[in-house]
Order: sequence, then structure tokens, then C-alpha cells
Amino acid sequence: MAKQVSERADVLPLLGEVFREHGYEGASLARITAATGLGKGSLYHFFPGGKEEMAAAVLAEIDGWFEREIYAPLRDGADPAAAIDHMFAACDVYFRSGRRVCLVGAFALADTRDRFAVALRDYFAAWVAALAAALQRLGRTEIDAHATAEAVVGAVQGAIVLARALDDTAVFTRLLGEARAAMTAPV
Amino acid sequence: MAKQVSERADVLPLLGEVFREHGYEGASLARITAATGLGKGSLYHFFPGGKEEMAAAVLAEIDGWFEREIYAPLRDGADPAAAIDHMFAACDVYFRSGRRVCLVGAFALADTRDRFAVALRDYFAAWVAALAAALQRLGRTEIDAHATAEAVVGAVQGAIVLARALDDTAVFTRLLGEARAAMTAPV
DNA sequence: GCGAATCTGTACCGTTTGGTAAAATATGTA
DNA sequence: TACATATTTTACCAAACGGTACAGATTCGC
Repeated sequence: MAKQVSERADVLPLLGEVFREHGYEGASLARITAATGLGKGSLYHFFPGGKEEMAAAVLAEIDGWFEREIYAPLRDGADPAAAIDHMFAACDVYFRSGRRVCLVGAFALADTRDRFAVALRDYFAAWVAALAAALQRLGRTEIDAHATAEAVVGAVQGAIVLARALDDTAVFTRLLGEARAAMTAPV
Repeated sequence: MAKQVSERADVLPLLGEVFREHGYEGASLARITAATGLGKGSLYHFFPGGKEEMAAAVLAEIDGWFEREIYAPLRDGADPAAAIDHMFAACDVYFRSGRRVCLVGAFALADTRDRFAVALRDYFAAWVAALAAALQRLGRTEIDAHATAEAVVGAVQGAIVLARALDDTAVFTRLLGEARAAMTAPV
């Protein structure tokens, strides 16, 4: 009975992948134990609230990652244009050109939407706000910046759906490229 | 034991709503019987293949509706511009300004993607092709028409995700309006 | 009116579900 | 070493799962 040195934080990425691949309902404890290597006992030790707490923790970790990696540079970074470029590049890597699902987006389409309403809203609101801030720093008006940011974030989500449905990563890359071009062209 | 005069086709819309609201895994037979009023006996009489056949039938019905209502006018209608306007209007009604999920898009994000791969691909491929045909008839080049069509179809899917996550139907209307404007502006 | 085909309600099957309880083992600290 | 705290294993639970079997009831063709 070796103690795996697994911190609670270490299992979150594995946990996230299970939720991503099978959704909230499809992520059974059997699959979770298989993916994490942790038995039910350990899981309920780390997450006394069960599946719901696991999913909430994953959402919080995702939110933290985006805040650190994408939102903060957009909002506070020295070079807004570079932060925007970094955002597109990071999205392509993170979502694996549309092969990997956005867990927050997927939750928004299922009946998990109500259960995690606050987390979902915060995630997208923060993304739109951060991108809009970068655009404003590049000289756009507040209204124009917000509308454009909204469209770009929406385009990313739509690109994931399309790329997965068409089973074609090129669609994802193409759509993100167009969104990026439409952003940088007209100041 | 009154015979409900329900044809197989009559239950498809109800069935579709269950899948939309709860996803494939979340659409339990208990929920399905509750929503349709049909017992297991009747359900398995109409759909011997069980849940999988039910979902496939719903997808086929959806595909038929879009083909009839949206794709055909775009492709073969007398007035391509009017067909595009009709598409946006029909989308707003069908998806209830982003409150109602696109079942095909939702399936694309879950692990139902592999099970119904062909149906998902066909749905989006047909949509993009039809919209591209309308754009070509309006004078765009084949390449430009295809790229634009892809972006618009993606925007619709992204708009649904965003509207649901932000719990704001205005986002859906706004994004579709922008997509439409971006389409009609530069010939 | 009669038989065949169609439809429906109910009971049941084995499996899996999320979750619990507690005993057994590791680990950190003094 | 000893003791408390963390962690893990194992066994177990009631409920729900998708699906089957089949006997009734209804409807339709003739």
C-alpha cells in the first residue's frame, strides 16, 4: 500500500481530461479511478463532495491557468499586441487544434450549465474582458473592443465544435487565423 | 391501455428535446418515457436499437429539417441574399437566441462524436457547402465563399456556447448580427 | 366477425452508478 | 520509539441504468 505522493493538485489535470473526454455524467467513478490511479477512498478523501467537487476543482484550476497564462498578459502585459498573438498560439496548443474540447464550453451545452453557472460565466466574462482591455490599449473604443472580443472568444468555441464535428484540425487553425486577421487589420 | 395514435415521427421532437437538455448519457430511459409518455415497450417497439437508434433518428430528423428549411433555399433558391437572411432568422428562432442547444454541436463535444461521426460531419459539411453556394451565387470566389461560410457556421455554434455560458441571449443576437454584417458588406 | 399484425404495460434481468464505513497501512513529528 | 495524522484498500450499499421477455390490449385487413 505505497503512498503515492500525489497531491490533490496533481490529479486535477488527469481529472480534467476525464471530464473533457466523457462529460460530467459520462465521467464515472470507475473511469476516474482508472485514469487517476486513485481508489474511491482516496478520491473521497481529497474531494469529500464527490464528483461535483472534483468538477468544481477542475474548473477552478482551468480558470487559474487561463488567468495566469492568457488573461493577465492581455490585461496588464507590456505589449498588448504580443499578448494577443500569444493568446492565439496558446489556444492552438491548449485545445490541440480543436481535437481537445474546452471543458467550460462543453459544460455550457450540457445540463451542467446550471450546476456550475457561476464558474462558466466568470470564465468567459473574464476572457472577453481581458481581450477587450488589450484591444482598448491598442486604440479601439470600449464598445468596439468589447464586441470584437466577444466575437473572437465565440469564434474559438465555434472552431472547436466545427473541427471536432468535421474531424479536421485545419478548420480550427483556419478559423483562428481569420479571427486574428480580422482583429489586427482595422484599427 | 389506450393506444396513443403516436407515430414514430411524432415522438422525435420530444426525444430530441430530451437529448438536447440532458445529452446522450443523461437522457435516461426514465426521462425519455417521462417526456414522451411512451413506456419502454413502445419505445423499443419503435426503436429496436434502443437509445442509439433513438439518437440516430433524431439526428436524421434534424438533418432533414435543416436541409429543407435552410440548405435548399441557400443552394437552389431564386434569391440567395434572401435565403441568407432567412437562415439567420431561422437560426434565431430554432436555437431560441442561444437558449436552445444545437444537438449536433453538443454531440461533437462529447464522446458521442465517434458514435455518430458520419451524421455530425454531414450536418456541418452540408451547411457550409450550402452557404458557400449562396455566397458564390452572390459573386464571391469559391475559396472566399467557403472560408466565409465556415466562419459563419462556426460563429453560430460559438454564439450558442457563449450565450448559454453567459446566460445572455443578447450575446447570441449580437454575434449573429455581426456575422451577417461581415458577410454582406464586402463583395 | 375473425385472425394477424401492431402496440403497450409490467415484471424482471444483470450491471453499473455514486457514495459510505471502517479497517489497515504510511507518514510526519516529538 | 511512540503517537497522531494522512492516506489507501476493501467490502459494501441502495438506487438507477439500459435492455429483454411476454402477456395483454388494440387496431387493421379481409
